[in-house]
This record gives sequence, structure tokens and C-alpha cells, in this order.
Amino acid sequence: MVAGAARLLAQQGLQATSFSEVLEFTASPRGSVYHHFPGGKDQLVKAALDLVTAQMGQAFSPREGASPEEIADLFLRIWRSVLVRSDFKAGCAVVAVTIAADSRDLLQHAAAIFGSWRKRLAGLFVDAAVAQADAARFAAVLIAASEGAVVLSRGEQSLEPFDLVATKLLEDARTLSGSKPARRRGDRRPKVGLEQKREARR
Amino acid sequence: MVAGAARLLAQQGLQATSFSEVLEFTASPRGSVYHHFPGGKDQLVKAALDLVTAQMGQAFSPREGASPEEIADLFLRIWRSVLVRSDFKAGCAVVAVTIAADSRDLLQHAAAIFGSWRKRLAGLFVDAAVAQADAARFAAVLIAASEGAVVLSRGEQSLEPFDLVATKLLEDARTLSGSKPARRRGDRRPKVGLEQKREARR
DNA sequence: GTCTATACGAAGATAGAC
DNA sequence: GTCTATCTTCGTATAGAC
Repeated sequence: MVAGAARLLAQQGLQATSFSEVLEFTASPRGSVYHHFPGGKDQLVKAALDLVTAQMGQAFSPREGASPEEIADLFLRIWRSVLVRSDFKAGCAVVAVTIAADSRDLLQHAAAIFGSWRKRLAGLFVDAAVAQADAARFAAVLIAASEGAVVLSRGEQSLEPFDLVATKLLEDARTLSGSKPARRRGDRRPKVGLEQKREARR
Repeated sequence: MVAGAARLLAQQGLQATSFSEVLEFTASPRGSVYHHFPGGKDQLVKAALDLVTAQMGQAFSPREGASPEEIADLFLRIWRSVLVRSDFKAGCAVVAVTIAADSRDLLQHAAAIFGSWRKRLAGLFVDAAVAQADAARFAAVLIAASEGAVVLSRGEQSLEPFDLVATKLLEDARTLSGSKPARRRGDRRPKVGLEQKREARR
């Protein structure tokens, strides 16, 4: 049911994603909604967003020692596949919530997710020998441009805008390498969370 | 009333923007809605989008002979001011409609606007001596990243993400110059529409 | 043109039986 | 836990009086 909500969010936006639709979509029992989600719709939406981030964390696992270009490429591939697999019907649920959030609570929840993505990407770039400031900037650009490109391509129902953007971003990522010496000694930062299980997906 | 709809769209998204709210917001007469908009909500939304593009066309008028950096800077300034002036409550109405469009008609209308922006920006870059392919790509990136950055900054209620993105984009714009010789002879392309009245805004 | 009144559906949410 | 029934509010849209 949470998964269904996440999908509907990505497809139709926040307001258009109703309980009834989620129930119908997932063939869930009607009477137990407020049993499982006493917080109502907000709680369901939050759970859906959390699911999306979890899925993202799982799909986005660059190999150890990945170059900036590889990192960006993986990130872009994920969004590209969202477009392709949904036949341009779906976008990013977090964006949808951010744009139509009716409570400050929900907005902050969505913003926190973007923040965590930025932090994670920037960290990966730093590990790939990119200077701190460049890493933070490129992380923000990568996320912003990807999300924007998803919107553009959804609108035009074509991969053209997305691929234009992706090409440029990968080009930029290439020029990022070597903006500072790679991490060698003192590489003591503990690997946490999803960084530990790095399986080559796709 | 169209202006009110445009503003509410940018603030709360498509579904949350109801007739009642628009009427209240604009203190318009209630009984004449379907007199002026027999096409219902879709027609109002389309009109609002058209207004947004008209305003955009007006605000975005780079001076004759502007460099890629100047062009990008002006474009970014516009979006930045949307965030600042609304205290992070508003974003882009076109994005809002694209994400939550419930009819193919509306989606295409929004997509056409993005398409026109891409075309216009790319044209300006070509005029500024940028190679065709680079111009098209950078136009797409500029729009996608700006729109994405607006979303990010709205979420975090802070200019930080937007400014990170803007800095990087301006940097990129600087490297674009001179990717092909500037237009000299044969500069016969007629100036059309808004290109004609170039007043320095702000 | 603008008004009031209203039809009709769907949304979120709650209550109480099983 | 899950059901049905219901409350309330709000949405779009229409009809007919002024």
C-alpha cells in the first residue's frame, strides 16, 4: 500500500493521490486504513517518501572507488529508467510532494530527503578526489538538473530533453576528476549504511 | 483572475488550486466564472500558463549581443527572485502543471512552453557565438537545473541549493563562449516578438 | 454579466458492528 | 483487523432569477 502510494505520487502528484485510489490500486482492505495509518494521509505520504528513499539508496550504490563520471552516470540512469519504465507517466515523488505540500511537516520531510541526497552525492564525489566545494556544487546541480530534466521529458513525452541534460552533466563530471589529490592515507572514514553492501545492480 | 490562478498554481500546485480559492484570492464575482471560462478549469489553467509565459517573455530580455553568461545570469535571476519575493512559497507554475496534469491537453500545453523556452535560449546562445549542439544542450541544462533548483530551495526554504546550482551554471556559461566564431556578416535573422523591445530590467 | 441555489461526486476522517 | 455506514467539507459544474 505504501508502494502503491509512492507510485501514484510519482504519477499524479500529491492531491490527486487519494486513499480510495491507493486502495483500489493495491487491492487493500478499506476498513483498516486508519488502523495502520492513524496519522491519516500525511503519514501515508511520509511512509511513501521513506520507501522511495530506501529504494533510491538501494539502487544507487556506486562501486568502491567510482569516478565522478561513474557516480553521475548511475544517478542519471536511475532517473532515466523511471521515465522509460513508466512510459513517461511517472516522475519523482519527492518533487511532487515538495511542490504540492499542504503542511510544513510534509515539506520538511521532502526537503530532508533532498538534503540527504545532496550530502551523499557530495560525499561520494569527495571520495573520488573532488574538492569539497566543487563536490557540493556538482551534487546540487546533478540533483536539480536530473529532477528538472525528468519534468521536461515527462512533459514532452520524450527522452530528448533528459538525454541532452544527461550528456552535459556527464561531460561536466569528467572535468571534475583530479581537482584535488585522491584520498590515500588516513582513509579511515567508516563505511555506513548502504555503502556497505555494494552489489552491482543492472 | 488569470493572474491569481497563475500565482496559486505556482504556490500550491494544480489540484489544490480551485475555483473557489481563485475567486476568493482575486475577489472576483462568483457567478461569471463559466461565462468567461466555458472550458472550465482547464481553460483557466491554460490561460494562467499563457500569462506566465508572457510575463517570462517580458522579464527575460537579454540585451543585444549578450554573452552566454549574461543570458544565463538573467534567466537565473528571474527564478531567484521568484523564490525571494514569495519567501519560498512559490515555484514554477509550468512545472506544477506538468507534474499533476490530469489531461493530455494540459500536459501538452505545459510541454510546449518548455519547448519554447528551450528554443529561445538555444537561439540566444547561438547568437552569442555558441556552437549549435552546445547551445541546445546548455539551454536544456539551464532550464532543467533552474527548475530543479527552485524545487530544492523551496523544500529547504533556503537559497543555498539554488545559489550552489546558479554558481555552477554561470561558471559553465563562461566556458561556452567562443565555441564557434561569432556571427558577423550575414546577420540577417529578423528580430521577432519580444526580442525587439530590449529594455534593461532591474 | 452577475447573482443565488443547487446538483453531483469525491475527498478525508470517524464510529461502531463483526 | 476488517467491514459498512456516515459525517463533513470541498471540488466542478449547471440552472435560472435579476
